[in-house]
Amino acid sequence: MNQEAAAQAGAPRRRAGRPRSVVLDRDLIARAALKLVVAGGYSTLTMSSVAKSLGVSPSALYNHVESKQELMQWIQEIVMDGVDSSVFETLPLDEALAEWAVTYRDIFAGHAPLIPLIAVLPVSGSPRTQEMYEKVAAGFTRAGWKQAEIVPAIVALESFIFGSALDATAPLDIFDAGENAGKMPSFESALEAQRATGRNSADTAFMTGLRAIIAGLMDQAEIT
Amino acid sequence: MNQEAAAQAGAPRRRAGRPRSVVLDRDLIARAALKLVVAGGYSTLTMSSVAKSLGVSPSALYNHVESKQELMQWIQEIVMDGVDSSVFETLPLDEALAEWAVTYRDIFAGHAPLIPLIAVLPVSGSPRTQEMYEKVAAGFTRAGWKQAEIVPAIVALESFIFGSALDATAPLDIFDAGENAGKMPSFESALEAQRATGRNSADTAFMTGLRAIIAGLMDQAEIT
DNA sequence: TCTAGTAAATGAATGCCATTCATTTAAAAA
DNA sequence: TTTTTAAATGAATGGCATTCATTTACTAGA
Repeated sequence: MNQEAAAQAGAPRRRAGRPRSVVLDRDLIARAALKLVVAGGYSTLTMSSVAKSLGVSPSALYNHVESKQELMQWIQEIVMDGVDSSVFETLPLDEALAEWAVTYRDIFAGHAPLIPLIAVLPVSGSPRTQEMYEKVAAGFTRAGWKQAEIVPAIVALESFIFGSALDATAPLDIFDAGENAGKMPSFESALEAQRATGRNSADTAFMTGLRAIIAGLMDQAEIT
Repeated sequence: MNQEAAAQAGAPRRRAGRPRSVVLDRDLIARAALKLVVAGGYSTLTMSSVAKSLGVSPSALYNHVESKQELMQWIQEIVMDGVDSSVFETLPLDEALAEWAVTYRDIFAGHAPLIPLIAVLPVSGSPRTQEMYEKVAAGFTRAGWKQAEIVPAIVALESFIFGSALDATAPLDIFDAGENAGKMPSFESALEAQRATGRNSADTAFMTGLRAIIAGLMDQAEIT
């Protein structure tokens, strides 16, 4: 977690022109939006719904936020704040990566619509994300990794995490053959065997892949 | 590739009521939509634009397609048809996985908006996808993998592929520190070292991660 | 204390979108 | 020839993000 960066953009000078209800600011808007998302999912997040939840007209929001896309970035920052990157200071790299990845994926599984956004957005807009990268990179450096190999390793892990977060939102019966039952014998029998283990498919896949990618990266790394 | 499944849903009986211009059908609509996407990206894909490109009114489309979402699934099927899964019949599993993953990711990098859709959609709606899974699963089976470990391995790989496809669409300067230059020394120096190699960051990360996850999976597998 | 300036709110547009529906058309079946 | 019916039309509908002219009331300066 990370709270110290809360009062980021200078004190919000009181200058309202309609004191009824609230004086809006970035933080209020972002938190109201996140609340709506948590309560009803991203499909319920509209500029109108945010405005309503703040007792304000939709157009009022635009005095504080450029666009809905920017609002989504604000939400992303708050969500990203929930990812624990402190483990890199206490655990060996491979264990730290595993813990970090698990919380990262768990948190974004609840915020899948943010993922296509994050994957493409400049990190300069998100100080929390930057702090996270710094801690992760420091972990790699401390473990003696060659500088040029650090960023690719982080990006690869993040890609796996984002992909897995998307996958975590899939319905359980996503692989059911439907019409074509019997036409994919190998896959269907593999699926049946997996199901017989009683384990959640998405979680098992994530842990399997995570162990594999971490082990593989550690193996390939040229430690200086 | 795979063309044989083209005439999927029975012959399109001629029954038109407005022969001017075209008689619509699933294939025509899907291809027109894909053409628009290739030409101008997903932001240009609207029901109106598809209708216009077919010389037809928007409402006409709804005699053939349930929703825009369904149209996107049709596009996804065509795109998926470009993924080459035949390698599993000729190459050892690890090499086949690598080739398959590379084409899979390359193709979907150009269709990022489909990814959140696919990740969540029942495969029963997409025979091409089912065929792909069958071939991949058969590859694992042939290599002697324990049944229950096959699906998790496939899902993990696919998660990595989708995440990497999203990442491939990111701008090159996505990691630039901006305002906070100097506040993330470890990360910035790692980034600089990566850049000095002259290699594309997304591609390097993908190949690094891919080798790692494949090697890691092979290592963990209990071969019967 | 008065006045001017201004950030912030309002609500009425605007324009784009997917989607629906009553109606019409013309090909196929009888 | 008549009937049936899939497929097309174009005019709604409703939801959405976003813009804008206007108003409000706090703050700063005289």
